[in-house]
Amino acid sequence: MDWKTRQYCESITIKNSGDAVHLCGWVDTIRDHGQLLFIHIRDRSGVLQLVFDPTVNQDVYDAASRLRSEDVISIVGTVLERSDEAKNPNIVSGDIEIQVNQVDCLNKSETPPFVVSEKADQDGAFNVDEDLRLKYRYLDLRRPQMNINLIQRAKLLQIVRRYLDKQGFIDVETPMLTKSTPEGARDYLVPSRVHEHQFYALPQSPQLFKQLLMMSGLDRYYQVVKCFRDEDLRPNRQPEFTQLDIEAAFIDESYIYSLIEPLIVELYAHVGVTVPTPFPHIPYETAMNEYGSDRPDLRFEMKMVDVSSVLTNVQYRIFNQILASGGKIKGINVKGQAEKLSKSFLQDELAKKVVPQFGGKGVSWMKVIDGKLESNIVQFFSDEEQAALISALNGENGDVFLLIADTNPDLVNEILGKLRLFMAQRQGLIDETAVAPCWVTEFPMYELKDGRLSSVHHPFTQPEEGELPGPDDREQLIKLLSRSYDLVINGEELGGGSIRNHDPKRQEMIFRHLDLSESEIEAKFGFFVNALQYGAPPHGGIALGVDRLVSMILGRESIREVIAFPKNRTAFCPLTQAPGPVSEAQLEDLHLRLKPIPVPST
RNA sequence: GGGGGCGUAGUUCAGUUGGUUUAGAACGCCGGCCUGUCACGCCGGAGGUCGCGAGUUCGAGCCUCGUCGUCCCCGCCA
Repeated sequence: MDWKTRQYCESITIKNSGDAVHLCGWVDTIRDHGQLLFIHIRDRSGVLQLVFDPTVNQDVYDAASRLRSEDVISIVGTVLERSDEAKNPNIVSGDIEIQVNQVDCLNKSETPPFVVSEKADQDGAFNVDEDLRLKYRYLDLRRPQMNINLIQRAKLLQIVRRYLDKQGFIDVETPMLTKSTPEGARDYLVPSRVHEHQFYALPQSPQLFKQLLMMSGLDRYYQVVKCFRDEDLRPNRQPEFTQLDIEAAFIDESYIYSLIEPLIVELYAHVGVTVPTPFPHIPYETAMNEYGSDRPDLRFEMKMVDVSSVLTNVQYRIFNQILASGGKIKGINVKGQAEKLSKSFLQDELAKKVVPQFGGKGVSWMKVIDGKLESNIVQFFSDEEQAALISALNGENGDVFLLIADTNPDLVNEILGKLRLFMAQRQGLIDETAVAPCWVTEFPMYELKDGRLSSVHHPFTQPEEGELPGPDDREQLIKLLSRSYDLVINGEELGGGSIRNHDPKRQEMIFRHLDLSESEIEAKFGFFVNALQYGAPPHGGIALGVDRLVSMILGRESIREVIAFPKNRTAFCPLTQAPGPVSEAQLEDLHLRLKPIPVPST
C-alpha cells in the first residue's frame, strides 16, 4: 500500500486535469454500459467518477467489471475534464472524472443489508429500521450523511476546545468509577472485586469533582465528558451521553452568560447561521405563565394570556364553576388560522382527543369573524365579554382563540403550553430556520415531591441572596428562588447550571432543608462538606448537552444521528449485544449471586 | 411500571369482509444486452418459517389469546 501518494476525492478538482492521482475507498455505484463502465469511488470526503474504457485498457476494464458495491479499492488514474454534455452539475465533482490506469481490489464486500451509497440519502429518502442500522452501525456510519455528522461533531468540539482554551480553561479528567450520589437519577453501578459488597457508581455528572477543582485553585475547568443515568430512554435521551462541563471561580451569572453566548454564536457560525445576541432572560415564573413550559420555544409568539378577570361574571356554567373554586382560564390566539381550522377539528379532534391526551378535560374555541366571536358556546358570552376577550387576546378577523380552564392553575399552564406547541407545529407556524435562544432564570430552589422537599436543580445550588428560612418554614422554602439558569434553544433545554454554595454554613442549611440527617450528610457528602471548610472560593458553572447541541446545530432529527454507537430505546446495543450475561467465575470474583427473576403468576 | 402502534422477500412497503392453485410491488441482488451514464436503460432470474407459540374455523398473512422484538406517549430523567 503506497499510502504516501493517496489523496481524498474532494481534493481533486478541475484544476488537477491531466494529473495522475491515487485514490482509496469504496465502490459507491456502478453503471455498466457494455463498452463503457462508470464507477463512483467514495471516501469520507466525497465521491468521484471513475471511467473504464476497454479500448483504453482491457485488463483494467475486466478487473473493474468484477467489482461490486462496497468493495474496497485502490486506483491510480488521470484526472480528465469531462466533455461539456457529460458534465453533471448535480454532483460536486461532476465536471471531472478519472481515467483509471490501475485498479486493485483490496477487499471484497458481501451485499450490504441496506444501501450505503449516498444515492439512498437523496431527498432524505433513506428509511431503514433503526435497529438494523444499529446492528450494522459500521455500514450505517459509512453512509456519507453519517460520516459528515461525525466529522462535523468533531469540528464543533474543536471550536469548543479552542474557545475555552483561549479563555483560560483547563481540561481536567474526572473519575468514571466514583461514588453513588443519593439524589437525582438512578446510578449505573459497578461492583468492586477488591472491596467485597461495595459498588462504584458511574458519574451522572462530574458535579462534585468540578467544584472540588475550584477549591483546588484551578479557577477555570472544562471537560467534554460522558455521563451516565440509568433511566428509561426517550427519543432524545441516551443512558450515556456527553456533556460539556464547565466551572469557574470568582464569577457570577453574568460571567456565564458572557462566556456561553459567544460560544453558541461561534458554533452556529460554523454552519453559516447567525444567532441573535444577547440572549433574552426569562424568569421561570414568566416562562410558565406565558409559554406553559420551563423551556419555551421562542420561534413563534402565541403567548398565553390570563382571561379570568374578563370572564368573572360569565354565564357559561363550566367557566363559572372553575373561577368560583379558584381556578383559571387562559387562552392563546392562533393567528389567522380560522379558515384552516374546521369546526369538526376543533370540536371533535382537539377537544375530545388532543387536549385530553395533554391531561385536560376539554378546550373552548372561538373564531374572530367580522369583529365578532363565533363558537358553539358564544351565546353564553355578552357583547362586552366578547369585546373584552378579543381585546385581551389581540384578536383580529380570521384568528382562532383556544381557551383552557381548570381549577388547578398550574395544570392550565401545562395543558395550554402543550396546546400552544401542538397548534404551532400542526399549522406550520414555526420558522424552521430560526434560532431562538434564551436563558431561563430564577428557578425555584425546591419543589414538593411525594410530600417531601426536593432540589429543582441540585443541592449545591446557591439560593437567592439573603437570610435562609428554617427547615420547618415550608411556606417560605417553596417560594425560595435559586441562582440557577438553563440555556434553552428552540424549545429544547441544552444545558443548565448555577452559582454554587461556597459557604459551608449555608450548604449545611440546605441539606437540612432537604431533611438530611447529620449522619446522612456525613455518609454521602462528608468529603465535600469537609472540602468547603478549607477555603472554598465563590464559584459556579454550567453543563451543556453536547449530543443535543450538535444535533440541533447540524439540523439532525435525533441525537442518535450524531452519536457513533448509540443504544436503542431499551438501552440495548444491537451491534455488540450489550448488555449480556457474564460467567459464573466473574460473578464469583465479585461476590455476586444472581437472584431468579420472579415469574408473574397468571 | 401504565397505555398505544408496528412485525410479510436483503430493504421499504401493499395485501379488500378470513376464501381457491403460484403471497405481490419498488429498490437491492444475480445473469444477459448496451460507448457518456450519474435515480442509466432494456430483457431475464433467484429470493418468503407472513416474528414465535397456541386457539377459533371446512379454511388464517388477515380473527382471538399468549409471548418475543421494536417504536411512540405517560410515569421516570436533582
